[in-house]
Amino acid sequence: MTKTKITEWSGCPARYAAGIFGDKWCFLIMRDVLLLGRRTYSDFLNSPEGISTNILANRLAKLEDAGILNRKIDPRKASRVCYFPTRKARDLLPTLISMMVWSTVYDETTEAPASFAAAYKSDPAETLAWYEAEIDRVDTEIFNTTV
Amino acid sequence: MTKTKITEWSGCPARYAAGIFGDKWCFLIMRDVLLLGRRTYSDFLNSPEGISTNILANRLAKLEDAGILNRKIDPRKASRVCYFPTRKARDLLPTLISMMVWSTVYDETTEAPASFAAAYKSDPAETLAWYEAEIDRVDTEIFNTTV
DNA sequence: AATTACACTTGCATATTGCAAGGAGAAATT
DNA sequence: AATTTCTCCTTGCAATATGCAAGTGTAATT
Repeated sequence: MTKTKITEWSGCPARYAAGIFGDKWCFLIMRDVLLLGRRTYSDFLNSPEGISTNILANRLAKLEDAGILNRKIDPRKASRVCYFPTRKARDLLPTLISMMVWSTVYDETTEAPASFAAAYKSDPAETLAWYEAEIDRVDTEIFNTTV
Repeated sequence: MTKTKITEWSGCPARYAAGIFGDKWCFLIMRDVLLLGRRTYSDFLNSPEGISTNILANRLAKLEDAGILNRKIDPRKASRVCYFPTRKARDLLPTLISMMVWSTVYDETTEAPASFAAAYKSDPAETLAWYEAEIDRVDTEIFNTTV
């Protein structure tokens, strides 16, 4: 009986997701973009977790290749770059939020208010819509600024 | 202005979750336990992704320390060990499932049927209950076997 | 023209991983 | 009783990935 070893990270849906979530830094960049409104290289770099510059550049390229982030010149300042979440990225919101609900239950040192999990449970769609609107707000705010 | 660097992986709910999900191997072990009914060391070892023995031992210990897996002697064979999911682990099911739904949408080589995502969207609670029941079934099957 | 801001890249020491081999304890086989 | 097998790791070592500090190139600012 030969044991086949998998090298392609697609096929199995959990394995495919592990390609993004199974990396600490990709994971935190997704949090920054989807939940915290961060968009630029320096935004990510200044996150309190302290990602180093080579890893950040590497992960941003990886996420762009995966069709999750969209790299664009910042209209507010042409020497700066913004990374915008695609639809594929936005569709990760339910996953991220459900993960956060879990964390608020099991991390006794959580900084998130208990109301967060409660609000999500009572009306998941509304919570989701709120985050989507926030993403829109941040993105249009950047593009409505005249140079 | 001093930049504080975070070393503790709790506090922020996304960061806390990254402690489990932000590792490819922990992630896949959770899939094995929660969705594929795998419970023993050799089950995990024989997963097609091909985890090596040192990493497997390391991650099992990590997940046990985190209160996610429960290590017990296999009643079917006393020389063997089973790793059972705790309630904390089971509560990750919604997250895992929502991740799989995302993957079935965006991985064009997915092996999962399209009906999976549809079924989940039409009745999430039922899908969830089905997986919970499966976990119960596997666990009681192990414990109802007389040596 | 010189300085600053920004997004990287490079080099190197350190940490983590992957792979193959080994080992210890219990059970099954001879 | 001795040997083999099964199971769960541990160890050693090479390969890879990461963290950190410094440097590079381009665009804005002064």
